[in-house]
Amino acid sequence: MNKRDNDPLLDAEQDVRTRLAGMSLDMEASNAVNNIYRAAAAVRRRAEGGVLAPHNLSWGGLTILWVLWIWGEQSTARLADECDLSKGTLTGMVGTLESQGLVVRRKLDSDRRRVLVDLTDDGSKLIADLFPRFNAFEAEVLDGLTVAERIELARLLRMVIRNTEKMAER
Amino acid sequence: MNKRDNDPLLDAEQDVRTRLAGMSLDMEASNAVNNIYRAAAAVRRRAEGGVLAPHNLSWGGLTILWVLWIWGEQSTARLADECDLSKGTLTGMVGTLESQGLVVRRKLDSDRRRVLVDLTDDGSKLIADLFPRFNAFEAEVLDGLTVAERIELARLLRMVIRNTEKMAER
DNA sequence: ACAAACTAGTTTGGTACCAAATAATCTGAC
DNA sequence: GTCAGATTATTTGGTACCAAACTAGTTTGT
Repeated sequence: MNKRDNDPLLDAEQDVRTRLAGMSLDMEASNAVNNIYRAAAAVRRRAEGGVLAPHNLSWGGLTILWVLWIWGEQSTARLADECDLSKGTLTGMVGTLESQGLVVRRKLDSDRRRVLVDLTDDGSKLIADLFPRFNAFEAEVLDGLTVAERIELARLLRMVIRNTEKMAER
Repeated sequence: MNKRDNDPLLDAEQDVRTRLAGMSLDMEASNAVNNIYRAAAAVRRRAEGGVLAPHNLSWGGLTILWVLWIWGEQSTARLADECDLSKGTLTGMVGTLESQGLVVRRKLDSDRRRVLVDLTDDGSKLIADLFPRFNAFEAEVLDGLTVAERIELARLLRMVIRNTEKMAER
């Protein structure tokens, strides 16, 4: 036996399965979660080293610009929530983007605790120009997957996200 | 029209689609990539705040212990490769694990540039005890997905990983 | 034999990221 | 009207992570 198929990733999964045989582990779960993490790290690295590099944008930075572009000016708290980042992280990253002249902070008079963040003209131009190119990168990342497979992938991952949120509620 | 279905994630995707209608973007790709990243971040946060927290282990730290457990003592370079981390990051994290008494470094006499990393007895005990619990967490993360869906998810993500590797080769 | 090229690991300098503590402001109960 | 508790953003202290520069050790070509 010991079939090899020229896919090192799959071979590695098989090696692990053999190594841990008889330990009553859920190998399908292990492989799936592993691949979620590896795929995310790989895609992020490739984006930051490629399409985002000329603009000195991190993945998180792009996400912030994108959310502001789609939904407009909003508070730090909501922005953090939309971008799936902690408030503290967001404060720092908005600072970075502000120093790059891509976003502005605005203090609210009606509630002086609150701060609204919005795109500057430069930020607006950048995201409008960059997002289509970023999207082309995303499409390249999914090269070889049919539309149905892309939709299925997104659906399965939504289930994963929902499960982790459920775990937090307890 | 304007059907809502009690899934905020899906609603958000729909909002974006409406917002960007007519821009000739690949929304299936965008949603899929977005969800890869969000799922990975969510799973990681939940693991580090849950099953890994009592042991002060990061996701990367667990990965290192796991690789050493499965494949045994190995060089820094190979370990970095297996764990999908840069050599520099690995140096730091092996340092952390070493200070926790979970791994040891060993200098090779036959080639004095090389350093092998291996589990200590404590490290070995920890990963043998922890991995089944970590695996239970992984299974919980995939709750509601059939075995076929888990396998499909892993397969689609392997394609994504392979695509990003292809992009690097150019 | 020995300099040039190469290799393995570490260090450096920087951002991103989190949780928890803090500062500033607002609200409601009295 | 005031003050105790809630709420918003920021600061703090720490790890993780990367790319690029660096250090020490090894191989190769002549």
